[in-house]
Formats: sequence, structure tokens, C-alpha cells
Amino acid sequence: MVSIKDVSAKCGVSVATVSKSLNDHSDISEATKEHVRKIAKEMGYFPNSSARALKTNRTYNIGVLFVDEAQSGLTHEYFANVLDSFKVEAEKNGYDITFINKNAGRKNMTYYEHSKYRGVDGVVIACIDFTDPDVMELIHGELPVVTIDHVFNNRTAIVSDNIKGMSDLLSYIYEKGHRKIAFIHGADSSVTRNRVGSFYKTLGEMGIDVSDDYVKCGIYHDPDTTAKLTKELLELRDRPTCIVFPDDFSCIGGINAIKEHGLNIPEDISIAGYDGIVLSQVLDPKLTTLQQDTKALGRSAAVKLIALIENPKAAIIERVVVEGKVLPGNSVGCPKEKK
Amino acid sequence: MVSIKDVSAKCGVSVATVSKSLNDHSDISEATKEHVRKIAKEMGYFPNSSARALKTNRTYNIGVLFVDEAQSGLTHEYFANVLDSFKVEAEKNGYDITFINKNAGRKNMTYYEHSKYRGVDGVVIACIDFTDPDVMELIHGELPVVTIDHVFNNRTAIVSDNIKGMSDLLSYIYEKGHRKIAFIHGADSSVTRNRVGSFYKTLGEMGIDVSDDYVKCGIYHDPDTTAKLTKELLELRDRPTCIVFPDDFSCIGGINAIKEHGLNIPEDISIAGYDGIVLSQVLDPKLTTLQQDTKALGRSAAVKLIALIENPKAAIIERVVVEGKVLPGNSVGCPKEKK
DNA sequence: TGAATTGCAGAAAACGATTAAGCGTATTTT
DNA sequence: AAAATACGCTTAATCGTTTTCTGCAATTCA
Repeated sequence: MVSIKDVSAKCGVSVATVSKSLNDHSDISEATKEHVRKIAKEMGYFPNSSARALKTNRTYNIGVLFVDEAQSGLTHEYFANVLDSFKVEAEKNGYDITFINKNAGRKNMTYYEHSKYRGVDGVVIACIDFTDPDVMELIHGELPVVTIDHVFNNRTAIVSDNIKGMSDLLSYIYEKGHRKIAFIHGADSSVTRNRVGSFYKTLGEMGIDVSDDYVKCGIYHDPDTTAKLTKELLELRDRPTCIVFPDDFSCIGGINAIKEHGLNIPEDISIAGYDGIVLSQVLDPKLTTLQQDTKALGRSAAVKLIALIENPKAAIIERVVVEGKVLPGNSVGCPKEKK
Repeated sequence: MVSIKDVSAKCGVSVATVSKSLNDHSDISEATKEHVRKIAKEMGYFPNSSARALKTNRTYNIGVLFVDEAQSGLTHEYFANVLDSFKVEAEKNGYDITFINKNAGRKNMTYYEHSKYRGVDGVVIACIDFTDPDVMELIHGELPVVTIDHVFNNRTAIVSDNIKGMSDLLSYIYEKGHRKIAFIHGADSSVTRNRVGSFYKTLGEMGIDVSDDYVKCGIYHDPDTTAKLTKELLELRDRPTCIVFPDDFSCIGGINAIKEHGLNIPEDISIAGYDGIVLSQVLDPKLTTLQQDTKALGRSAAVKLIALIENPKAAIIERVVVEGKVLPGNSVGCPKEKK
């Protein structure tokens, strides 16, 4: 690979001059800069990022922590979309992204160690167990960090508005005439707490008393558990007329359980998902769901993280709340029973 | 961050000794090595990957080229699965992965330039326009490269067995009684050529004459185009009894077109997809499709690429062919017409 | 005209690691 | 006992950049 030394030789100037020309320093004449730039381009010169990183302590690399126990965030449609949007924005700003894991260099490193080892300029965290001590190490570390869908008080966070989202979704369901609404929610997390809190609050404001039987703790992205819990709901004496599931993907389990039970959606029972991924719109019936704005989530995360990286002085802890919107499908109908 | 110098100071030995101890060179006594290792661990030392890369020309970083024009490969379920599997295997071997693009360092670099700039040890290419000159530059470059689902004669390639896959799928359909089978295939590529070739060959061997009207050129992952072409097939005087689509995702368009036409699947017409992604198994009806072994594809790609990287002498060009299997859903029924 | 200022470029150190070469000391060989 | 070998560690060069400091020449100022 052609190095700065090769360019300097060809240009007849020192390596310092080449470096400064290429980085547009003010103490080099425009003529020289132009000449160096021309030769450098001709020779196909590109800086060696390792050498530059070594000297400047900046890699233009962003670490991405996107895993959950079950599988990599990559195959998780919602997070894949967020990541994709993040990636686009980051690349637009000259940053590359590298996945952070615990196996760097064949050694067993923590996420923080891996991040320092690779010298990433910042880290974005999502789709993960936020109580993991290794995640906390990163949170308390000195690298710029932005979290998605989870709030730490000393870190910038980009969150989907789960409170309004749940509320909007319930309003839609309420207007269809439902009063007996059940909720199978995901495992405990700040997202879950917001959704559950909003569920109780919204229904309370509507004057609906929520039976304890109607709220069940499931697991995100897990159709099997969802199927099992759905079955329990269907077997209740006073069956709900609508079930809200943890997310679109787990709806699959719910739908199957309902079909097995000999019921039709939405004639006999209504259901709603959460996320608004492509999958939700190709299921039969098309899901009524709350579509989260993955584009905005990913993009904001990148914008805020890069701001933190490039302006460490003004490092303000921010909360970006991204609203979603109800995607009306065909899975919520009007309840027929008169009571 | 604690550097090798800090460790050497604390250990009372030279930096060279520390380096050699940590890298287990033979000219350091076991006692010293042990001591150095212990102190290094205590101090939380990890090598600086940039410094190491600068000196050794090895980054333990693999470049990933996973884009297509429409969208990043990330949101493409099939490729997301392949990538995920690749990532798992790579990380197991101490490699990190970085996405290669054309925007590195805010400059406009080609893929090859970006790869050299980041100093990746090798590149895996998939889900892309393989005729792109920038891709060819990489193929003709000096970096280890493995391609997925495309064969270049001087490069190791991991390919899904599209010939056998199509043949198996058609055999399944044939056995259900279909003789009038149409194929909407994707845009031209080696994958497409294999599938189309196998389509003609297999049907030929079955003694079936394929009408030109039955083979249409569509676009992968594009439900709209698929819907349009499906409509054309449905309007034929002599309508096919079964349609094979470019992939599972584009089936959505086909299914909609068929429904709009007032037909039922599989009673009135049968359909088959290709890929076997999760989506295919949650559609209604469940798709009959050919499931590609994404786990094996990704894993093999990583294994072969790492072999090329770590053993440049024995760099053998290989062809790994990964078989898929028919996933029988409910979308292929028995044709009722007697003819 | 001499002094101060400015503009432009180079020399050299530094970033954190790896590694070839060198060098005592101890051991083995002859 | 002298020479050769082995061992264990250090010295120093090097990878490709960036950046501070220095210095020369031309310009401006008094």
C-alpha cells in the first residue's frame, strides 16, 4: 500500500507537509496543498487507519452492542431495522461500525475491554440485557455511549415512546368497542414497565377496571410462551375480547393458540401486536399494531452519538423520544358480545 | 488505557519481554512469563489493536460487503441469517467484523480502498451486484476474499445448491400432480441462472414442455413486481397450476395478486417460495419452499475465509456447495383440473 | 537599512506494539 | 581450559501517521 512517505518522495516535500496538506492545515500554501492532493490521488494514497488511530486516538469506528441471549440482534427484525438506519447515518459521517462482543482476540474480554482494545470512538447499545454487569461497566466507563430503548441517568438515550404508543393503541382498541382488554407483556425492562404502566393508566382513565387475570408476563420474541399464555387467557371464565401481545413476532404463537382453540380473528377475538415490522403486515389477518419508527430511532442514535464523540466538551445527556403510530390492520374488530 | 510500557515498569522488565511473554515466545523463561501475565491481568492490560495492526499488518478484522441497491442486507432476512452465522463463527476465532462501504472517512473510497484503509484481513461478499466494477476491483485485489452465492474463478465461493434445490422443489411439486408449472425468477445473476437452468432441465427430464409464457423475469425481494407478473400468469388462457416465486418475501405480492383474482391457495392454484425464512412459515397458507441452510453458508464462509487469511501459502480456491431442503407447507396442493 | 513579522516547510518526537540483533552469564563440548 | 552453545533478557529499529517546534526567506514596519 502506498504510504505518506511514497507521496512525499514523489512530491519532493517532507512527510509532514504531505500530512498537513491532506489535512488542510493552514500553514501550507494553497499551491503546495493542491500539488500534494493531486499526486496523492494519482498514487491512490489513503491513510492507514491504524497508524492514524494510534497517533490521534480516534478510529472513526463505532462499536455496536446488539445482542440478546436468544440470538443476535441481526435476525431480530425490529433491531435489524434500527441498526440499518444507524449504520446509514454513521457511514454518512465517515464512521464505520464494528460489533462488540466478548471474544475479541480469542481472549475473553468484557464489552468495555473489547471497546478499548478496538479503540472505538463510541458505543451504541440496544437489544440487550441492560442489567448485565458487563453492560454496566460500559455505562460507567469513559467512552461516549448512547442507549436505545433503555434509559440510564448519566447517558444519552433514544427511546421509543412506549407510554404514548401503548396509550394510542389502547385508544384505538377502545374505540372499536373493546372493554375487556388483556395484555401479555414481555419480560421486565424499562420498555416493559412503560408499556405496562401506560396500560393500567390508560385503561384506568377510560374507567376500566383491569382484572389481574388479564395481565400476564411473557417473553419478547417468543411465540411459544405467548401461545401458552394466550391459551390461559382463552380458558378464563370471563374471556377478554382483545389481547395485546408483547410484539408482532410473538403474535404468531398467539394466533396459533387462538386458531387451535377454534376461534377466528377478529370475529371471535381481537388481537394487537407491537413494533409494526414487515411481518405484521403480511400475517393473515393483517395485524393491528403500533409501529415504532425504527428509521428515526437508528438515525437519532447515530446523530447523538457522533455529537458526543466530536464535541466531548458539550457532552449533554439527552433524552430523545421517538413516537410511533398505530398501524390499523384487520386483527381488531368490534366485540359482538352484549355482556 | 494501560499500555505495555506500564506493565513493563511494574514488572521490572523491558517492554520487549512483556510483549514476548504475552505472545508466548520461546526465549522467555516460564517464570517471567507467568509473572508478566499475572501483572498484566491485574492491571487490566489489553494490547492496543491499532498499534499491533500497524506493526504486524494484521487487524483480526474482517470486512463484510452486504449491501444491495434496494436496502442493506441487514433487513433482508435471508442475508441477515447468513451474516449472523458468519459473525458467530468469526468471533469464535477472535475476528471482529466491520462493514465495508464507499463512505469511509468521509471520502469517497471504493470498497477495495476502504478495505485497505481499514486494513481488514479479508472480505466476505454477499447480497450485492456482483457486476459492480468496485466489486470486481476487490475480486482482483490481493486481499483474501470469499464470496457467497456467486462464483468467481479465482476466488473461494460458498454457494447454496440452487440446481439441486430447484430440482428438489420441482420434484415435490411434480409429485403433487402438477404439470403446468410457472416460474417467476429474479434478476439475472449466477443464482438465477442456476435456478432457471435447473428449472428447464428438471422439467425437461420429467417430459414437460415449458411454455415461454410460464417463465417470467422478475426481481428478488420485490412483492410489487411479483404481483404484476403473477397477474399476467393468471390471465393466461392456459393458466399454470403452480407458480414458483423468486423468493419467500416476494411471495407476498404473488399471494395478494392471487387473492385479488378471487382464487384460493392451494385449492385453485399452488405456489412455492424459495429461501425458507421464518416469514415463509407464518404466512397463511404456510409456504412450501426450499429452505437454504443459512447457518452452514455463513459458517463455511467464515471458516474458509479465516483459513485463507491464516494460511496464505496453502491458499486453495474452493467451492463449497451447501444443500437446502424442501420445506413442505400448505401452499402446494393437488391440481384439480383433469385437462 | 535594520528589525520585526509573517508565511511556509522541514526535522523530529511520539503513539503502542513487535521483533531482529546483541550481549552477558552459565552450561556444554572438545 | 578454551571454545562453542544455549538461555534469558535488553536495545533499538520499525510500522505510518500527526503535531510541536524550529528555521529560513520574504515581506512589512520603523
